Amino acid sequence: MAAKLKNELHESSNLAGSKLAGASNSIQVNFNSLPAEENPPERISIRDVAKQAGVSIATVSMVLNQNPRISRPTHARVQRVIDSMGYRPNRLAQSLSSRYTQVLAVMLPPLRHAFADAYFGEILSGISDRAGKLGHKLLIEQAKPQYIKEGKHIELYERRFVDGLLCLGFNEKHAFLSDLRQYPMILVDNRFGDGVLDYVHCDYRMGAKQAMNCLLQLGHRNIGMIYAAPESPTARDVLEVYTTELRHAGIEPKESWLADGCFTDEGGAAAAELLTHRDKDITAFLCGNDKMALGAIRYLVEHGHKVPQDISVVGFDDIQHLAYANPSLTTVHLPLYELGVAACERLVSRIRGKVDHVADVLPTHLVLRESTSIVRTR
Amino acid sequence: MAAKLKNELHESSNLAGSKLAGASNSIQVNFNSLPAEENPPERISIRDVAKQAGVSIATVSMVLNQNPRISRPTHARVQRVIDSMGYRPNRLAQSLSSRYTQVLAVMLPPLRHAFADAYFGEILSGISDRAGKLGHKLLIEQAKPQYIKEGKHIELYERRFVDGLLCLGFNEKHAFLSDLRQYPMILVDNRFGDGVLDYVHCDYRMGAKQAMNCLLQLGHRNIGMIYAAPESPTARDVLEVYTTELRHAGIEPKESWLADGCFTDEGGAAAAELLTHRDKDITAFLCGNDKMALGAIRYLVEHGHKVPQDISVVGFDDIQHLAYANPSLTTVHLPLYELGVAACERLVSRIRGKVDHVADVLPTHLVLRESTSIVRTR
DNA sequence: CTACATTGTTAAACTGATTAAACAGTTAAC
DNA sequence: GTTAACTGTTTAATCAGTTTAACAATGTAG
Repeated sequence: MAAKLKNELHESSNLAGSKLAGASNSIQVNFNSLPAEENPPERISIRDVAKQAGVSIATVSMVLNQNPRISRPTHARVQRVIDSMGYRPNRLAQSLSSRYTQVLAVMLPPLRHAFADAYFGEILSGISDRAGKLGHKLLIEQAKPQYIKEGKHIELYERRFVDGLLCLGFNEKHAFLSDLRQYPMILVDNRFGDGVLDYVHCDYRMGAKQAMNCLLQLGHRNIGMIYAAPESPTARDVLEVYTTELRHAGIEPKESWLADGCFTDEGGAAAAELLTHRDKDITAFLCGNDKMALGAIRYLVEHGHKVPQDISVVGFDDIQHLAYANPSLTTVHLPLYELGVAACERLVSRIRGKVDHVADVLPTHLVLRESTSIVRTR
Repeated sequence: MAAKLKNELHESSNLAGSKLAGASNSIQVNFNSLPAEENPPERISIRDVAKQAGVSIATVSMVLNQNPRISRPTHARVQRVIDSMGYRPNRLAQSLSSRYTQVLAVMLPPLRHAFADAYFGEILSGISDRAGKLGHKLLIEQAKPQYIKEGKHIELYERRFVDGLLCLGFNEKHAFLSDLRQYPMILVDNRFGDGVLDYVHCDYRMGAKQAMNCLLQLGHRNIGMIYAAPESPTARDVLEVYTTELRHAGIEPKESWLADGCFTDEGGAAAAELLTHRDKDITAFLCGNDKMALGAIRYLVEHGHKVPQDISVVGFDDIQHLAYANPSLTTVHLPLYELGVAACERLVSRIRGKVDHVADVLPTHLVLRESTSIVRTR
């Protein structure tokens, strides 16, 4: 109810203006108008094709589905009729009958800007591309509290909206996920309940290890960590590796080196402020994602710390346009597009019964750019 | 084929690591397991409900659809059976029979990062929210060249995937749009062929007028324009108002004040470079969107121009986090969320036959922030 | 020359709903 | 006291496909 539209009021006046503009310099467009196009487009069904081709509807159906029991000549003849009539099978009827919808759903978390997010967007790109190639359509849903309360996520399957579901941006705090255990579903870029749910995620441990190795080799010993969502297993992976690698280097991690940045730009800035005030000797930040890293850098630069001369910053995700940032961000590259591709691929395999459990981890690597350097000497 | 997955290789080793992590600190989760959940979930149909309630399936159907011809007591009795059995009507069957799918498609342009775009994301948010409230699902499609060539956009209707379509980010160069003329479709934030297609867009003329008035009142007379997509009617609206308002103020616009920024950050930077070199006297830029404005500012700041002291910059869109930019960006606020809401709303009205033509324009306004100031005196 | 596969096609059942028309059972009108 | 109108429910057709089992026609083996 947030949006109150008063457009009717403006319509007439603006329309006059727009008409003018359109008339003055609109580009020529080819309208291939048909003679009787305002009539109902007269849907043709499999029966029409069968009649026209002089075969039964079963035969047409089998031609459509490339059934090998149909002979070459019959197939060719029917196919020709199909093409000439421009027949396109009704997907609803196909799905009802075959029990497969060829539709997948993507579930996004109830964040305000979930649709405009670089992280989700990149995964979605991969999902969308692969779904298209596999002949599947994509439904997008957002798991708002009310939505879950009403059981809409279960209806997705029960009412046969989709064959399977990909969940992005959820973690073990999202209990509704376990409702979906019995259906084809893949948790993307996380795990759940020690592997009860199928998943595909990036190798956060590998990335964290490389990031820490890099910072330690550059001589950093007081390394802060801006984390987020400790209820997320993959986020915990990073925290654990951070701790382990510090100890491995003979450094005892301090509680005061940790701050929650909520995965947001502003959160990253706030965390950077907190950490720099808590410990003046911190010379590097490991950040749970790029947005927090960028926020941290913004805070640092605005408050007289030079990046990377005074403080090095490492991110996670490798979202777009990072190379254009100033300084450009050293970060752990997550293969998000490939993650989307893999998740989609695996989900379809699960739906088709080709696999019965999915648990894939995709390799990650550190991308060195300008936001890291050798530790400052005081 | 860009993604080559080598995850199988990594799976075993990483899995070992992740299992360890999961076991060590996983959060307790409540698995409300049913006794016989591995069996096929045993779908119940309208027939089962009818039998159980001792009525015909027609009666159940009419209860489902709130048909007033069903008496109070019968309705109550059947509804109770429906609830107790947990019956959920099969949407495929409903759609096949009723000829409405209750699904809308959103078509995005074939840009690499269309799914991670702040502009599209905001509109999508509005569409998604309203579609949910109206009981409609959302399909997302990307109009890649191959997709259009194969006529998939027409299949969307012909094969009954959807009832209607919302097209985001297209303009008059995209000829395939005219294929959809005969179906319920709304062009979002643009016009096409002088109004042949239904549309809802923001009032770019109003926004441009306010931006130009602001710059002129601040004393700017040499105002450059970083535009994009001149084949887009709404983009032309801005160009026209820019020209008109300059003339109105007694200034003859120069060709050398115009540069195409391609709607991108990098394009904006390149355009700023071009314009500053072509005319040293330029003191302000009007930019076709925020991304280009941000790119322009980045270029200016990196090359010794102070913003806004030397050069003022105005954007268009008012995307998120602009207030956090440095300097924060003065821009024309487009009601993108509301635009999505309105487009969705109108599309459903069109599908239901409540309106037969849609041509709405939503008001815009200038948001003054730090990237504009009174003209520099030399 | 029957018996038996094999091959290609089809009739008919099925998917799970909606809806127009028919049909009883009441009530109101003339 | 019939006729007409109204209620509430059901019968049966329909939406547009898939799929199983049956069938005819042909080829092959015994």
